[in-house]
Amino acid sequence: MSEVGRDALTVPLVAQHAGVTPSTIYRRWGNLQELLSDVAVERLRPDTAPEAHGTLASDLTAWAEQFLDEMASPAGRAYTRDALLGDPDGSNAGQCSAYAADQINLILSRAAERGEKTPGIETVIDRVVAPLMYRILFRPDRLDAAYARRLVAEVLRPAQPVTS
Amino acid sequence: MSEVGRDALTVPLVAQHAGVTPSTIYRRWGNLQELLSDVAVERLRPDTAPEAHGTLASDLTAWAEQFLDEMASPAGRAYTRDALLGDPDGSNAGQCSAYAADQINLILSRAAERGEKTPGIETVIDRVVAPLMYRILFRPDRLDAAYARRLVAEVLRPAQPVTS
DNA sequence: CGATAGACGCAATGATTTTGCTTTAAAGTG
DNA sequence: CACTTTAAAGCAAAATCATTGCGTCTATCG
Repeated sequence: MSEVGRDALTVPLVAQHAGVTPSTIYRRWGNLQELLSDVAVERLRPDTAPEAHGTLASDLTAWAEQFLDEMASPAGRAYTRDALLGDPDGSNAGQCSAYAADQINLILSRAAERGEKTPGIETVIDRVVAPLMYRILFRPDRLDAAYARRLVAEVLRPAQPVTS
Repeated sequence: MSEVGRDALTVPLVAQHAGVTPSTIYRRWGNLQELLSDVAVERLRPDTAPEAHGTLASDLTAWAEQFLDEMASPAGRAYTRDALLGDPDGSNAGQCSAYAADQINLILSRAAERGEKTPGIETVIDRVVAPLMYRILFRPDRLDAAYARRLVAEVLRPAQPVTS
């Protein structure tokens, strides 16, 4: 990919670099999309535990900001699309979601150990992860760290009544 | 697509059915993915205005249930993925989001005309559409109408404080 | 009316995808 | 340890697909 670019990548090229016949790759993955889907999941796996800042609010905010940063980048968006793409049974997409859930679970249980009240993991996914991912995929405009911070603040705070 | 199936569809096949040369299609769309992306956006366009039931809660609930139903179906999921796929500049994905936003806007302005208090469109997207789409794409399990109803109920109600 | 730009068909070219057959390597079995 | 079984890979041919240059047609504009 670093040589010919993401778009010009073909199965024969990958095979050549792997010192392998194209048919080997076709038999194992079926097509380039499924191969790239597996690669994408690998690249999207977090390589470090979420930073610990001492409070649930700061931990979750820092995580959300970094998550948005990585996923909204051109590389992150490309990996996410690749992961969704060649994924007939949805297992790769599920894995991506599990990565985020694991990180959040860790943050939540740290907070629980300190005695802080925490929302449920599903709530954090619905209120923080889902809006971030939805906007990254469908509305790439006007996404910034402030938005991530606001989502976290709102999930941790009793929300205000419906307005206007 | 109805003859050979979604996966076996190729540009030459489409060209043959269109009574056209493959090169015509390649020139206009570049590849099959971009063609399917345009088809998907077309299929995802709502063909009717959201039903009116008399209250914001019932309108939004009915809309969310139908939205989930359509988007979570195998066909809906396939179209959504296709729309995201062959979409270099994100305009097709943006269009899909705009469809939902338009429908919701209509529901909200109907409610506003009746004097009901309504949340903002962005809030509804964050709290209803985004969770639904996130789970459809990344976690296809345990999705049902009750979940959609709950999301709508929560966005319309002052939420309870963080628990546990 | 004539000119120009855009789009398509045709056909050739090159690349990719797919498949049958064979070989190799590894794992299990008596 | 020898033998069978299974899975995976190489090889090579065939089929299919993607890409491009060139000529033709149509419509739009001056």
